[in-house]
Amino acid sequence: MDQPVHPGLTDEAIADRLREAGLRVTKSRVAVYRVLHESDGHLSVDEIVELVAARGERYPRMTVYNIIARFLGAGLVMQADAGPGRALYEIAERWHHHFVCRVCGSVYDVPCVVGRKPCLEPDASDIGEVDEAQIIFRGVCTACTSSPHHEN
Amino acid sequence: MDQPVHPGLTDEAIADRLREAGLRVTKSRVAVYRVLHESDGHLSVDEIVELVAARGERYPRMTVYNIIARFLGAGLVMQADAGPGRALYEIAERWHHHFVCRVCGSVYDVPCVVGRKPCLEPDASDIGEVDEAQIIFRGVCTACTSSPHHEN
DNA sequence: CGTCTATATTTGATATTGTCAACACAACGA
DNA sequence: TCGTTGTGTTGACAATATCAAATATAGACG
Repeated sequence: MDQPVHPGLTDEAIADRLREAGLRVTKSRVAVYRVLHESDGHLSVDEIVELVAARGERYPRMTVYNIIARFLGAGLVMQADAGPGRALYEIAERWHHHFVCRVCGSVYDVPCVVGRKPCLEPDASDIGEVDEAQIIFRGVCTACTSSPHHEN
Repeated sequence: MDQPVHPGLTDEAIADRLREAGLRVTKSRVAVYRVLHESDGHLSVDEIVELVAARGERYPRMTVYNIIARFLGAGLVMQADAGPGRALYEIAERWHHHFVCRVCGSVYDVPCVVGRKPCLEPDASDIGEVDEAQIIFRGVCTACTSSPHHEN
């Protein structure tokens, strides 16, 4: 598992991306960006804390919440809704949607045919200005269909 | 405000609906169904507890969670995701989606052109069997656009 | 290179949301 | 009416998110 899903970025490359987004460069921000980039998305705040800690840097949850809020504001990460009680975050690259398994809770990416926000326009445009449309598909994933008693 | 959004149902009418769904009829279930029916949806569990209490019946949150879980299983109510940290429930009538205002957090209904689940099929059907597709539209509602400093 | 200031991080407390287990109670059918 | 089985209740608990105040640091400027 030395080589995660995405190729690693040097600290400098991450720092450049932060600066491009108009953000100050700090060690904690670089660390959070790295784990978000290397894992293939769908990280909760606590998972970020743990992954960063596994690399030898420990930061309080509050710090990660602050960082995520900044990243969200700068458009660096997107917030994926996977149901109540948990917010998942991932690097904002291609716009896509999510499939959530009712049995094991796993989250899968579902490509968006449009690929950019807001990908869908609601019927009622008099409600307000829509800038994003996120779809949650629910059902049972193939893994859980084949082994009914499997849990996560 | 004596007459809420939907016309009131008698206890008997609600009891019949519960029995049709194969559920036992209890006072708490009737009370929960009533507030869900009379308010026009988008109720959190705590809001249900408060609305029921305002009518003179106090039930613990746990009871409402149990009831909601039963209602969900029986298909009486649908769970609407409006972002992390809060699950909203409403009587399952017409399938529809939701618009969430980024500023004030208000939730608006958005009609679904199809009107029934699952209304959308994902590109990747090899992930699993999709039984529902729920769309969250995000943006700024007209109320918040006109008065920027308004907070809910 | 060193100082300054706005910005970030840390800390601890607290709110919100949802879950677990064990016991008491009530609805429905016999 | 009685008994079985599903419900409601209770209290503790876990997970998630937020607030305020004190401290530390990044980046800019001299």
